[in-house]
Formats: sequence, C-alpha cells, structure tokens
Amino acid sequence: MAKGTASKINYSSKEEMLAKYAKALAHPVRIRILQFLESQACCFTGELTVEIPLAQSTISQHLKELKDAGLIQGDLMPPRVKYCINKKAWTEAKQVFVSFFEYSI
Amino acid sequence: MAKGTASKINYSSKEEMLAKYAKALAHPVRIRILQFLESQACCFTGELTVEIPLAQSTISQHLKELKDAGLIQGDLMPPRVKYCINKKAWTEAKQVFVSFFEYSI
DNA sequence: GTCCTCAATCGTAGGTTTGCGATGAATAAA
DNA sequence: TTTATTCATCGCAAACCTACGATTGAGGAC
Repeated sequence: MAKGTASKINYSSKEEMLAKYAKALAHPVRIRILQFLESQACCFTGELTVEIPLAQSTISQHLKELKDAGLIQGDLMPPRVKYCINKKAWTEAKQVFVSFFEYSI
Repeated sequence: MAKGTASKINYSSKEEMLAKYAKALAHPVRIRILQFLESQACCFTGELTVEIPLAQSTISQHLKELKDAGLIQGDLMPPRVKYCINKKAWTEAKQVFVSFFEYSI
C-alpha cells in the first residue's frame, strides 16, 4: 500500500501508535542509537559516527527516523546537534508495548 | 544493507531479537492479526480473510512474516490451517521489549 | 478416478528503506 | 572575509515491502 493511499482498514490510534514505534525499532542500528542515548543521557551526532561504523549521512538518516517517530529530540548547539531521548514518547511507547503484550497464555 | 550482506556491525543477540520482533510488529495489519489471535486463542486463515479486508494472498504473506519471526505457528488441519500465538516467542518478545524500555528518566 | 475447498506460492507493479558519496547551510574561528 | 567544523539533505543504486490476481498443491468429498 502506498504511503498516502487511503487504506480500506480503519486502525485504532493504539494500533497505529504501536506500528509506528515498532517501525522505529525495526532496525538494529536504531536500537543501538537508542541504547547509546540511554547510557549517555544525551549525545552529539559526531559521537555516534565514532561509535557506529556507518557513513555520517546514514546515521543522520536513522536519527531523522527516530525523530519522526518522536522517540528522540535534537537541540541545536551550533555547530553541533545534541540528541536526547524524548521522555514523554519513550514512556508512551513503553506503555503501548506493555499493554499489547499483556496477553498471557 | 542487503539481506545476505555481512554488516560491519556486530549486533548482540538481544539487539537482533528486538529488531526482529519490532519488524514483525511494524505493520498495523500484523498487529490486527495478533490481536485477533489473542482474542480467539486460535483461528483459521479463512476467518482472517473475513475479518480483514485484504486479499487472501496478502494476508497469507503477513502470516508468513509473523511465522518467520516466530510469533505464531500454523497447524495443518486439512484443508485448513489453524494459527495460534507461539507462547514461548510471545513471552520472549515481551521480555525483550520490557527490558529495553526499562530505562526510566 | 474427478471435483471442490482452502491456503501457500508465483509473478508483477509500485512505493519504501538502507546505504553511500557529494553538496549545502549555519556557525565559529582565524 | 576566508576557512573549518558539524550536520542535514540531495541524488543515486540496490534491496526490500506491500499489495494484487493467478496459479499451484494438498486433502477431503463424491
């Protein structure tokens, strides 16, 4: 299904939220980035390019996806950008996943 | 990065597991399917094609992805196939997500 | 044997993702 | 003003994902 195309299916906001956060976590590099942010509280893009052996442009792209999902935020500190985890979204994501997995055998 | 290509990055098994499960949950249709399986304990493919307005082949494909991720299992009951949640993988996924989100502000 | 049903798989079209190098914009430093 | 630094964005290539209709295959029913 194309991005802008109207689906025949009406998803609940919880379903869409879960899919959105899951998509953000669906790549190990992004998990690595989030773990690094957890351990450092905050960091600059440059630290990630040292930590992760990928091109700067690639890391920047993954950061953008995490930002689009709301999980992180970037503060301009010219000429650098400081990234932190967005606590509000993080908590929301946690709750969405936990409530989804609540089902127990 | 191509699927079979060796990455420069060595991911831990937890990172790969998390990415694998997240990828499986990264589409609202698959979330819908899992929720349906939760509510029904088990179901046949045919019930899903009634429940979800997508082509049978498309639903079959999503089922395959969930099966590949390990989250569901299919039992042959000719001429039908009965799908259930794989409790072991479900529990594992739950734990992986919970432990990932353990970080709290 | 021939039919029927159910679901997986094939083949295809279009959009998306992931990676890279190159370029560009913004600011600090010289 | 010129230069350097940092990071986002552009443009491209290759692989992947999502959807569909058509086909195939495995079993039952007859």
